[in-house]
Amino acid sequence: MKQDIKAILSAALDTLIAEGRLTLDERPEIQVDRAKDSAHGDFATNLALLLAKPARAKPRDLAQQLLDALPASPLVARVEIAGPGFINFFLAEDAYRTLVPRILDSGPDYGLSRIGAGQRVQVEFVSANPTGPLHVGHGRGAAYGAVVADLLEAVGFNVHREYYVNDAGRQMDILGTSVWLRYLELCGEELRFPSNGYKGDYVWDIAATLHREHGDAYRVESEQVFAGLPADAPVEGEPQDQSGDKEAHIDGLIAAAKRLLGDNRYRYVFELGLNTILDDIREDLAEFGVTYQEWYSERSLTESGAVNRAIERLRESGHVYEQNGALWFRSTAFGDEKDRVVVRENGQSTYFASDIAYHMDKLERGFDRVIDIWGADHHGYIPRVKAALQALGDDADKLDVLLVQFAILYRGGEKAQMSTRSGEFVTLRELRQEVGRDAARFFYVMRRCEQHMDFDLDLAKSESSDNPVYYVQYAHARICAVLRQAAERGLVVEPSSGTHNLERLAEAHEQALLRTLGRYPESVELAALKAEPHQITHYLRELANDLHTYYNAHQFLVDDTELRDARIKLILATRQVLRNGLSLIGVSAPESM
RNA sequence: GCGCUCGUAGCUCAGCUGGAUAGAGCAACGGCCUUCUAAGCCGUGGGUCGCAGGUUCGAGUCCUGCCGGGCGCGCCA
Repeated sequence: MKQDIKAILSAALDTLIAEGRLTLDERPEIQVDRAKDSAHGDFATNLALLLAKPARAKPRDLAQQLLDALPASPLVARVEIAGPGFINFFLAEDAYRTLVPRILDSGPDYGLSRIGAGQRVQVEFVSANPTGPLHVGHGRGAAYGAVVADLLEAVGFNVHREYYVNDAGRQMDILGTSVWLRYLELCGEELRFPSNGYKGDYVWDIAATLHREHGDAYRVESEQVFAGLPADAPVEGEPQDQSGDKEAHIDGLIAAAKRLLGDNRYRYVFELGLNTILDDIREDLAEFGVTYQEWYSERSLTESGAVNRAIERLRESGHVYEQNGALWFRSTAFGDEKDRVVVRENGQSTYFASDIAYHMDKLERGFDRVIDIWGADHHGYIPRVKAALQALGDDADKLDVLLVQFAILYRGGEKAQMSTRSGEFVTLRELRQEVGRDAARFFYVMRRCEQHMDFDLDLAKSESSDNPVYYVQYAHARICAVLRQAAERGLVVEPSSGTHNLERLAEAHEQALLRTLGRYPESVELAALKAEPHQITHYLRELANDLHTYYNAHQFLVDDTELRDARIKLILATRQVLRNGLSLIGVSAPESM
């Protein structure tokens, strides 16, 4: 509908220019807004105000000229000039009635558009290190990323969802070593678990699998493992027995594990830890309704030579230099705060080198746009990745990094960030078990992503109108209940075709509902283009509110068959839009509650 | 210290890329079930948009400087 208004305004502008009544260096972008106040009609444009300066004319005079040149449209009932020079459009009642058959015919497709024009967009999100289960911070990134991807798809982009698996690097070595040490304990070895190791219960579980399936085949005496290692740092809450460097200590342990197990056995333990956790993450996300087209291995970048190729390209273009035995990328040349190491003194490439190769690879795969969704704590990383793309001669503007702030859980008005048992973050799985998938998905995307979020667990669980999830779902269930009632009473539930009987929808509540239904495609478009899923949750709340208000004010199953038919059609259309919107954010639309 | 980010009703947040009189929901108070689910609806009160300047027809929105919160400043990932 907004597009229709823009079109006739554009035609009016053409007429004025063609007739020489208006000369412009530059054609302004026509902006049409929903009027906030219904006294201002349905849509409003500030076009005359925008033209006033370049045309050196009074806004209200320009508005009148535009109005005179405006072609007739069946959608528009009335146009008027208001305030300093706004042009207000009042839509014909018919304009809204035609929505109902349009929605019913389109079904799940109502609200979709083609503005993405099939452009290929890659969305990378979550990408948590597979060193442990996902926590509630990852959950927000998962919900947000999944909805952004679905929104982009809804408006016609060709979306590729990807999880970057950090299956290489020191953190993974620490995990593998942690698993092995727990295994040794299960074998009966006595040892002091490193302060920097992974202490979660899941590490014990993986170690138990290793022990169950392979007995003592990976056993080494703990004296051998710890012989000659640098001292560890003291462990919090335990006897202060050591006062060394925890990093040096764990690196020594990793080296010992590799040496004592040999390549094949070390690799086996490493892979067992990686695969167990990755499978768990996959399952966790799938149960959360989050799926990917691709799980992209960091290790594969090294194995395919992409990392070396990226470094070579930087070397050829003169953007790297050697210093203190390491290879540095001159990212300061592209606005970064300081230069960054890509190859360490010990010859190993850094995580950043992999990331350069990964982003190079993304653009080589031909995506028109690349969207990274990161935790906000990584924001300092953006300039160097953009710098790398520029240095490679790629278009850094193709990359958008969206940052997601952490969510702070509250229970009984108190922060509930720490799980009392393990001393670790609350996991996504625990959250899903506590509040359910629907509430978790809805709450996560209810707020703008860059906004810190207070996640009220009690509210998410409450079965009341305070809870926005139930509020919206209840609107859907209510419509289903009405239709069930109608069927039980033997009334015709099958709606008539087209706009038949819809002229009977004359109540203010019905008009309001129709207007909200017509706004859905705009909400989807706005949410998609701005990557703001919360636009959808807000829209759904308003739509549910219109329905509940209508429900309380009027009886749907009236004796007047024509009016009843019209009302059934209207609530069927409402149910469809509720379904479409809930589906977009990954929340179910229950038939009864 | 430097960089990024956020600051809107008592609380949690919107505010449609600069538009008309800044909006919801909670919480508070008062109403509505003999009627399709009261997990609902209606009404009332509540604001120096952190502060101070600037840009212009117009600023919660853009720019600058302060104040306050969060995050980041590794040859970790």
